[in-house]
Amino acid sequence: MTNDCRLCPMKTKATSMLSDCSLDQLSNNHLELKLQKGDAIIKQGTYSTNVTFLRSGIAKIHLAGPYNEQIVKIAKAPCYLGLPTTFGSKINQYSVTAVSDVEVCYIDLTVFQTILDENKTFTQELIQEFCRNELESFHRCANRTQKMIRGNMADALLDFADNIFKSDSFNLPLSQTEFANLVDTSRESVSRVLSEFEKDGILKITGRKIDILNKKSLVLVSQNG
Amino acid sequence: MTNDCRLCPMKTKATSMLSDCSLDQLSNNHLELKLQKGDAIIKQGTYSTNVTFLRSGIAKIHLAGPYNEQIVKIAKAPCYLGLPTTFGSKINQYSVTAVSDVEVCYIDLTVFQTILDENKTFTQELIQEFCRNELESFHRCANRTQKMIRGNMADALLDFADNIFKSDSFNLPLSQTEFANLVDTSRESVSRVLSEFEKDGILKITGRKIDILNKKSLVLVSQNG
DNA sequence: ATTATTTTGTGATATTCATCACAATGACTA
DNA sequence: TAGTCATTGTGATGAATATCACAAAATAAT
Repeated sequence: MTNDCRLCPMKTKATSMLSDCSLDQLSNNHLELKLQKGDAIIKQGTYSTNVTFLRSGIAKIHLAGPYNEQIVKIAKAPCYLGLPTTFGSKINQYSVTAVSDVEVCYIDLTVFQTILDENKTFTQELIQEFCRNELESFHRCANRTQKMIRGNMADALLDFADNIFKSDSFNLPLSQTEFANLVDTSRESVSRVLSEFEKDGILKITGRKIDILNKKSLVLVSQNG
Repeated sequence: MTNDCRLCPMKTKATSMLSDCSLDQLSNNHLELKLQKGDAIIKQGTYSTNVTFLRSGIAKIHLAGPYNEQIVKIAKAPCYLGLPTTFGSKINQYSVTAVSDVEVCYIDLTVFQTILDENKTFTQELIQEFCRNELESFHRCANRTQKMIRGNMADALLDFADNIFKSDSFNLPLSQTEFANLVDTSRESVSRVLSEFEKDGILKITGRKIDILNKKSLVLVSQNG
């Protein structure tokens, strides 16, 4: 695999704004790794000295809540991971774990900072990303706390279909326990509701393979429970 | 009241980094207003063309959840309001409403953007603020969804005491209905739990005046319910 | 292949809270 | 001053869902 960021096929919108010169700097100061499903990419509580770029694959962002592990959201390449920690804190405030095989680049923080300083558009893109994330997290939090289980599960399934996999047929990359931590319920409830969805003809479930058979119903459930 | 930002006693850390020149620019391009408790500062769904600076007072940041109004958090001067919307969206994704009498400055967005472009440290401060907010909102969301009513109410009361008023005796600037929207419960539950806290000798409640009598207990409730 | 170990399905029970209902108080208004 | 309207206190009831308890599959390990 090439180590040249100019040739990286996974450039984000933000990165694609960079000059060749900046990209050279990136290339020379990063470490590229392949990790397996289940491997930790970032660990809550440890020191953060890098910016992490998720080159390919899917990861879960999660943290230790007061009682249970909480999966905040699912991240899909290409994207940066752990940026909030990088600028807002020294130690990682959350963990990121691969839920599929992934490729990641660890970029030296000072190099990243330098590039940021020298590229207004890159900075602007990044600020916009932060802002969108914050807005998104407000809405997500309101949904999670107000909707009931069926609504939240429908939301999560639609997110996988529409945003993560862009297909109504996909392999759920989470166990039911993890899924429960994503939608704030118990593992048992996840199992029960999935069965219900199947019985209602909304889903076809084969192991962890999910086919959305009746998307309109699923959207209705998302809206009304 | 002076309209000169150089003399504004409420400058944020970020703003204090600006050169006099930049501050002049600010001074000449903003609108200063006094608003009353209950007045809208930013309205969800409307177009956003300004950056808003909360000069003095307290405001609630809230949005329409799927079923109820959700108060995301309480903001206290000095701070910027609506920045995420400014950069991440064109229309306001949430509302901000004064919960005490407030003074606000509406700053023209393009001027703000220009100043931002010309001041690296200002930009960095802002990015750090975004990041801290995002981390904070992750944790807040995990707490809200996992803790039970008593724990969440204790958290909110401690937030008022420690961060907003910096005193264990304060006037709650919210009705019980609003308080319920802040901690994700029903108004009735808020009433009941407040009574419980009073009966347990944790609080003294006189109308909306709250005295925290036994902070250790309150912290314990926050941790264990 | 044969154990372990993790993951999943499903019933019975218990708990937390929301909702409904209505009285009481307080605040603003005509 | 009375009268409307918003806020608060408190009981009774019901709904949603967590928890407990196993059994059954499915995966991984030896």
